[in-house]
Amino acid sequence: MKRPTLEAVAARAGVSRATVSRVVNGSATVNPEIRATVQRAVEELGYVPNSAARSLVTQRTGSIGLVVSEPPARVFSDDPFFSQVIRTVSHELEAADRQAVLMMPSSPAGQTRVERYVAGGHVDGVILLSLHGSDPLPAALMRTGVPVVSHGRPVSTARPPYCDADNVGGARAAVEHLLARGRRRIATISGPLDMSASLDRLAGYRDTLSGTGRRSLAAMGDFTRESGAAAMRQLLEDDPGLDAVFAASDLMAIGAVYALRKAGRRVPGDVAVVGFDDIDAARFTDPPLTTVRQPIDDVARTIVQMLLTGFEGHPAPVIFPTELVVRDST
Amino acid sequence: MKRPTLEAVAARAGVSRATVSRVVNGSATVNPEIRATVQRAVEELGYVPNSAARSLVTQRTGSIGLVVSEPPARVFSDDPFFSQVIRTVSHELEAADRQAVLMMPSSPAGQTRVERYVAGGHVDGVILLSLHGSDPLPAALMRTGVPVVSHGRPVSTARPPYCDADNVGGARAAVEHLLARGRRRIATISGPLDMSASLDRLAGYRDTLSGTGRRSLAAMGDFTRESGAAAMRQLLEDDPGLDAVFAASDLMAIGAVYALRKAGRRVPGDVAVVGFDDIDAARFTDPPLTTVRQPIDDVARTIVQMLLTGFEGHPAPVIFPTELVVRDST
DNA sequence: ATTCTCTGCGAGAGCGCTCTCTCACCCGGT
DNA sequence: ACCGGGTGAGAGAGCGCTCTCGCAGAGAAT
Repeated sequence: MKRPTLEAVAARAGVSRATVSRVVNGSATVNPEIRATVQRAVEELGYVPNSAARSLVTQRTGSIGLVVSEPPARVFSDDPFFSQVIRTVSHELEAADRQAVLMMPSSPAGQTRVERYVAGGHVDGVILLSLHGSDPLPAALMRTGVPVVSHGRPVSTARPPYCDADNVGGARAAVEHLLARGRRRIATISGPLDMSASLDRLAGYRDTLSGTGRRSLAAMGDFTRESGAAAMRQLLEDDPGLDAVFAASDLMAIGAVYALRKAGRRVPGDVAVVGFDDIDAARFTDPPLTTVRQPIDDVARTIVQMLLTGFEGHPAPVIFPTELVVRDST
Repeated sequence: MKRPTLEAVAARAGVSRATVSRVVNGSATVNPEIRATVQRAVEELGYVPNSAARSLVTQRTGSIGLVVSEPPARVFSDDPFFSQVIRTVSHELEAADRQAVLMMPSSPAGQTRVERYVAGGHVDGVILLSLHGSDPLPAALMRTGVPVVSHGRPVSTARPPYCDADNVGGARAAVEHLLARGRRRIATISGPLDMSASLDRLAGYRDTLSGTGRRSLAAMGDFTRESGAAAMRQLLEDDPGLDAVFAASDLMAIGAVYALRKAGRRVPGDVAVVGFDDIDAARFTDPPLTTVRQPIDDVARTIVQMLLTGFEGHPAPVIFPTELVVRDST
């Protein structure tokens, strides 16, 4: 019942361990005949290298940590945006013959675990997702010496290399679109203010609006539908006369539409709504949602490549453009 | 820059490697004073055990594989149901001091990789998600000797232990609810017929309907919104007089509502719609969706526990009840 | 024929850890 | 004073692999 070892294969093929190792690892300097013999032995015994033994000596594991650092635990991680990032990263790693180790610490103790896990040499690199400003984890992980890249511009004191979408430009496009539609009183629902995506989208909104001399009106959510609805109610209370709202995520936009409907406002008749992300659900809402599409897959793929190509020093961030997708909510 | 080893800690504390190992692993038979000395040395050097070396000798890794076996790749894995399972499994594993290794093979080559990875001793156990009938992976994984459990009743030839929700009962409740509402012509949108969740929900629908002498009317989707919309169009064509539809997932129900709206039918006025899962989005649709709630977290937690407690032979499946949640779509 | 490369395989030393086995030592009982 | 039992620490043998060396043998150059 024990799994065969290199030794066993070597014995069967009548060669030394070293030669089997060479064959298994595709070394060039090995006689084709012997190679064939060894491969047959491997086949017959069903040999699979023991990864622990291998990484003990090579100091590499073939695994990449995917760290989702989300304090409130069940909030952001429910976002389809999120699953898509995880999916794409996972596929990209698969193509590179690496494994994704998913870590979603939900407590300080969990963070310590992650830190120890990474420091313990379990992964060759770390991808950080969903960074919050106060999060101590990025700095801790960078201190371990393991390569770290961030999905999205980091706001913490630690500044790992990163890739992101053009959040400022996307927000700008959204607001300009609303202005072009003749909307006068444009509010926004922002995400948590300790995340760069929120900050950048809010900045894009404010800049664009202030360029026209209009006042801004903001409420804060946490990227969930629930919070979008709550923020919308707040905004309606603050200014019942508003005629447009830019939500920093589609989920919050969906919540906003829900709240507007409950308040008896018509979308887009009374209030126009723009979201952000262009998740699948945006096409199926009533009305279908105008939104800012961000190239989720491009960013995710780039992150993986940055990590795998092994950067030197501090590579320049990569920023992908966003694109306004106009549907019926504006 | 090298990480300290057991040896280094031992030297610093003036003891042997064995003693440091005892302290690190919490053995009882060690002098409190020496223990303190060793712990101080560990602290000062920032020692973290090398996991490869450890698992080389213990034959255990502390990692659990989470295998999402989904041929069409981007379909099911977009379902919030899915992210929630992954999230809960991940948290439960974290609590048990294990890591989740996420594997989403998207090709036969990917499947082979997963197989080799598992056979290579990289994980102590495997959780299978989203099993399809023809999938050869479950059988292959079980052959490796690594413990395997399935989330959801398996339909493949391999029959690992599993935990699932009461899909038949849930479908039954949904249809009975529609009947009680006075609906006469009740259709269904099923999932892919090579998955047990689809089969069981379809069976529940058919049994309940045939008990009343009514004819069934089914169209098939693949659990996505898109497919739900397409199936709904099909159903309307097959029988324009239908007045209710039971969709085997909330996502498909959302697609169905979308298609009904486009076809000029009112929900629930003309057609009542029931979904399945009770994902967050179900509360925010227009109208909010009546649906069958399944205890996603309970199932996920149970799966992890089954795996960790180390079952002997073939434990009985665990089935959790479902619950109808009535909202405004019926 | 002799020396000199060069190629290809084997020997063997670890990688960092765990765990068994052994041994020193201390205590109480006789 | 002697001995048996128990307790706690050290020595050392691997776990399965990679990789550096060294060495044998073939071919080329002298």
